[in-house]
Amino acid sequence: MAGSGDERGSRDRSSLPGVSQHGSTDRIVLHVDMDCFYAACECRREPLLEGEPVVVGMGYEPGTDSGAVATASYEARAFGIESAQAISVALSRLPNRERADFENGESDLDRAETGYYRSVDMEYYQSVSEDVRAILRESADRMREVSIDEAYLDVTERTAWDVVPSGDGERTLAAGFARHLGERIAEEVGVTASIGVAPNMSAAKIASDHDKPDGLVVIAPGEVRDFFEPLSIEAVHGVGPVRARELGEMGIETAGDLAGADPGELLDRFGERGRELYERARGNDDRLVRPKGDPKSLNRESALPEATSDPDTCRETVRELAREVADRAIEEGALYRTIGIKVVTPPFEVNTRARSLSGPVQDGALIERVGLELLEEFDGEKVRKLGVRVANLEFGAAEQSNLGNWENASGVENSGAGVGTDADGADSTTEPVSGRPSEPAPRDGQASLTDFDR
DNA sequence: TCTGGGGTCCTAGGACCC
DNA sequence: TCTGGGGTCCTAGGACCC
Repeated sequence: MAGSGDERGSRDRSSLPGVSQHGSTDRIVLHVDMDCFYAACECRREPLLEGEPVVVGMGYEPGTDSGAVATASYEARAFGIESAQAISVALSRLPNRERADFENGESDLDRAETGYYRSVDMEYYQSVSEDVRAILRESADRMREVSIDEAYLDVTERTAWDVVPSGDGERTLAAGFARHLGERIAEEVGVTASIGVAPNMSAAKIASDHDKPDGLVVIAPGEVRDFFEPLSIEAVHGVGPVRARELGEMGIETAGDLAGADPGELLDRFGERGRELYERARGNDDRLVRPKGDPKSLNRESALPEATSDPDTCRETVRELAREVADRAIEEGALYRTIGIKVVTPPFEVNTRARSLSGPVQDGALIERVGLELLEEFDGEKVRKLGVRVANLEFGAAEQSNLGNWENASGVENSGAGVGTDADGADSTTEPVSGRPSEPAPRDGQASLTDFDR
């Protein structure tokens, strides 16, 4: 078990590494999952929306029927609204109340069967999320922010699994700790969370999913397998529609079935994932709660208003996406060694193409040029969606500007120097790299990317 | 479900190196 | 010239998650 030594050691400095002070090595992990977060944020901003059906759409322009549902409040879900649904479908099930009021005045539309539509406002949601995270950070020693509305906390050193009397029954100290955390979020930020408490991450996740919204579910150590037993296989993190079907073909329908399955067979069928799912279903999960670290790739994509084979539209879209990705990379302080595109053709075929460079760069003009070159392969094809992405990221430039790196940086000449690559010098830089970039081969006097000191 | 956008991880095959 | 195994890197696709 990785890290078991320091896991407990910090509780009492006098303890020997790896020696538990009280016989238990069970961690206490919280999974905090904000309820319908985008919709909750909209209600926070406009209290009028509280308790009403609210649909938040992405790519949605107020008054139109384009875009898709990002989040729907529980009141809206009761009308069959689901996330990822087309707004047009949502509107047919739940008409827009404000449009109805505006157009019909006293219409025959039943007001109770209409809802509010808002478009995604990430900046605002980020600010609310930040308020929540500030509270979470105060409450845990280690934390992993999974997304804008979800985080794992390791609170092993803040509370305990001990059972204490409470009201008409008893509860664990950890349950009280989590309840208090949930109350703080509700009172101080004005949105609600569902919280799962368990001895590991995957169980905590399942616990928080188990009772929404505003739920609190505790799975004590030793209860994990029993708790999982009856759950549908899809409740296990990592099982989506495809694997659920395949598992079903093997006669595995519940988490309990999975826990009792033949691990060899799972390994054959699903590779490493199979083993992982098996262990999760048995309640085994040694992953430590640790921060997420640097991103691995940055990507921007957008659906075209309608499928088209018009080269100008496609090229212009790629240019724009390339600029946006380049800006993101600058914001993040990321250099990239791979540039790629994604081309989705009807009905929904996803094609990706990528090219790696011989050294890390931060060069928007290059993203654009490589993107356009890769796009050429799809000349004449109908396209419904395009994406541009950079990967193989390095954050050397940012590190370099931080003093106090322990090594005195022989990597420096490598990390920062690609930054200034000018657009017109880029000609030789798009040579595909096959295998190791062993032969930079600056041809006819042109510098390759590995010539950093231009 | 006729499908939005931003990510992660895994796999498989091929190129290339030693 | 043939055979071989280990390892890394690259590209493309796929499943999954929020």
